[in-house]
Amino acid sequence: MAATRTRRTERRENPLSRERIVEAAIELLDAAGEGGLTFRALAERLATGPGAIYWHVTGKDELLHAATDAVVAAAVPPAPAGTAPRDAVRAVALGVFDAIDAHPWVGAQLARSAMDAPILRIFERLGRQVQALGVPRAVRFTAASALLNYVVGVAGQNAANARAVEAGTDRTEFLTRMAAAWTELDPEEYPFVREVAGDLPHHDDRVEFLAGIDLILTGIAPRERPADPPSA
Amino acid sequence: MAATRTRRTERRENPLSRERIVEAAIELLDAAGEGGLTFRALAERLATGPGAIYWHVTGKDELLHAATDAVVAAAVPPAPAGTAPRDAVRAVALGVFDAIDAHPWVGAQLARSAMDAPILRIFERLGRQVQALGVPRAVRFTAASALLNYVVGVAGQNAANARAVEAGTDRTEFLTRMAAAWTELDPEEYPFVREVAGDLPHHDDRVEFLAGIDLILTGIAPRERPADPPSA
DNA sequence: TCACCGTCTGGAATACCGTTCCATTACACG
DNA sequence: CGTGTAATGGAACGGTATTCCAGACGGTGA
Repeated sequence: MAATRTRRTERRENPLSRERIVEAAIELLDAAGEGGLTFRALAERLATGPGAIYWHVTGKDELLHAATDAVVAAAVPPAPAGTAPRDAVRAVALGVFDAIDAHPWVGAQLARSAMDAPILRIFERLGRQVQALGVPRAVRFTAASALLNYVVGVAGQNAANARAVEAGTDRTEFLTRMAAAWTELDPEEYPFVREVAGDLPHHDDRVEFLAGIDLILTGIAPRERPADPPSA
Repeated sequence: MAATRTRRTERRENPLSRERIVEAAIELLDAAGEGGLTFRALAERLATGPGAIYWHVTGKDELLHAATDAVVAAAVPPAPAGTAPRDAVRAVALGVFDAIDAHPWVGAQLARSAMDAPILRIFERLGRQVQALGVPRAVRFTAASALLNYVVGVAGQNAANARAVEAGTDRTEFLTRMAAAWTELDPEEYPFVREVAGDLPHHDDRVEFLAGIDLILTGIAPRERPADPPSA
């Protein structure tokens, strides 16, 4: 395979390519939700048949994987040098959070994917900052995993919530109705849920998410601590 | 076809019921994994047709929901009185963890479900112990949510791992291969992942999970007060 | 005792999905 | 200029959830 020769002659005006397919898949997912990605719909949008897509992509799994990776890669840019580790962790987490907010299907995908490319990306960013926090080598994996698991947990929850709200129109109305349902639970069995039901309608998912991150950060390194261990 | 008279007098002996259907669904899911639950397979196992099942259950969603709820309810029993809050939180979390270990599909389901019955069950148990820890009313929701999100995050990860290992036979062999793949990543882009790759093969998911719980617990209510406590 | 009717059954039919197959194109190269 | 091949796209194939409907069972009133 000699390189650089293949000058894309316009066989079609818009030649099919993996990149273009992934792009169309993302648009489809954004527009119609998780169930909106269909090889037939994708073929129609690309003005082709389903068979042609399979020449560029092995199947739906890879396509979803690639779409998720594209969004995550754009959402988690390299941390700017000179940022405090805590702030850098918050920045990474918020990047993922906002990406999921914009593309709920990414949340569902992250929550159900193993340690593959998109998740590894997040894990790496979080882990670097854990290291910068001065966490000893032996527990870095644990600390970074805790952060990662929390983030993907929220990812799944947000995706599920987005799916649930899709039916109801308004978000606060949805939360109010859910709070009402919570207060109607059995007081014997669900005292706590009933107690916090009132917090539901007016709580901000984003700050709640950040508060959870800070909780874990506090557990990892109780207070601001120099990056260098004092044993030098 | 067969003797028309003694056709299906079993109607009384083995009457179809929601309970029996859910039970069969759980067996099917345990045996054949997440994709093993099929209305056809279910009908065959129950010696009936797909149509009959729909008389007792509205659809697959409700069936999966009911199956998950049954497993979670059995896995998270009421905490025995007199347990220290921290230990009670660990017990709840471990209950969920072990249930997912035994039924990986539950993990996938929890990770993608919103605040419905199964999740609420876990949230309630965690929240009660958060309250018992002496966490102020205003931040109880946040603390309990952090624990919950972490737990469901791990749930999703474990389900994904179980799915991935299904192909390869051995678990440690799988982890070793993954660690090898990690060390072959670009050193510029993945320094942290490469660094911790060695921890992968011999790490215990269960203790790692508990360590994460303890991290969050420390963030929620530090056990020993640090030397400088300028908390307002 | 018998006709009846609501509960419950199960097999066939529908609509849609991912995927595969394959005849056909249109260009790059000999 | 002919031809091999990368690329295409439409038509199947086998699977899925779900719906439909023709019945069978079993209690009930006459």
